[in-house]
Amino acid sequence: MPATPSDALLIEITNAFSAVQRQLGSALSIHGLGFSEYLVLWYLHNAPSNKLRRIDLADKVGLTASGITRVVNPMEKTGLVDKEQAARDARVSLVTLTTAGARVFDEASVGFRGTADRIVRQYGRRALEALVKS
Amino acid sequence: MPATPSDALLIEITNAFSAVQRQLGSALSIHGLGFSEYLVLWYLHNAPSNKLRRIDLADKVGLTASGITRVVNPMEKTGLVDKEQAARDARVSLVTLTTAGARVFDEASVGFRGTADRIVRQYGRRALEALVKS
DNA sequence: TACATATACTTGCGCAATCAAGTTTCACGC
DNA sequence: GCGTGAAACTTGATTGCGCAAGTATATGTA
Repeated sequence: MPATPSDALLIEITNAFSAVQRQLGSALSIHGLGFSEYLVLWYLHNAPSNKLRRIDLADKVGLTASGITRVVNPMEKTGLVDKEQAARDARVSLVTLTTAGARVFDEASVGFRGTADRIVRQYGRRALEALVKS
Repeated sequence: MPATPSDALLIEITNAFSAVQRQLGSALSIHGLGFSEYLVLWYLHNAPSNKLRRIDLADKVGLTASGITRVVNPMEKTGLVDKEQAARDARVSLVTLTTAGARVFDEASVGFRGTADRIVRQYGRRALEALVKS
């Protein structure tokens, strides 16, 4: 039996993954968060001092520097994060998690984790972990 | 050692997948195709009579009906696909693959398959196939 | 010290896709 | 045949980014 061609395989996986993104996204939309916004909160939550340079945030979240600017600025206006300037380098502006941001993250992460658990059960933890191992 | 929490696991996979999408996308951009446009050609290529209703196309490609309209209309203007109206239902408009569209697809699919092969090798065919099996 | 190059970020423009609302056509109960 | 609800689209407004180009600061080199 011939193996599934790579292109068909990847297209199927692409589909599955779009569904995953939609599910995670709609778990967040209840709290008024986009996926990238949630990721920003997530990485800040897991960062030392809840503080990251915009560029590092961009890298982690998978956006460009420009993209991070556009995601973070509105979050700053709604008080989820704060801007802070770096001590020794006037180019960088740090993004910090506010207490309001931490609260929203906590609330949203309940639903997010629930959805994530469901998805992991659906595809099988081992199968998913095998992907990141490489 | 505790298993990776589901949320962290899915976030890692999300990242990996964004990279995959970028690679596939850039393999296509050489031929002036977006990812969704390629998918449209792909599904038409694999459809009986190379013909699909816009709604079914939307479903397969993973877009809304509106999204398909916006993807397909330009493709029609550049001659990759054609519009054709259904025999018994005046609501539906079929999308068909033109010979020009088939040629562009053939050209683009060389690069696409090459990139897909690389990605499948990188993550391991078995690991990827395990995902779609469920 | 001065200049070149690189880094961190922002901004204008544009594209891809969504949602909500509208139009046509169809199917079904009466 | 005649409404009523659903299906198959299209369109206007909006969102979420990217790219290219610009600004400001830092670093390394002569």
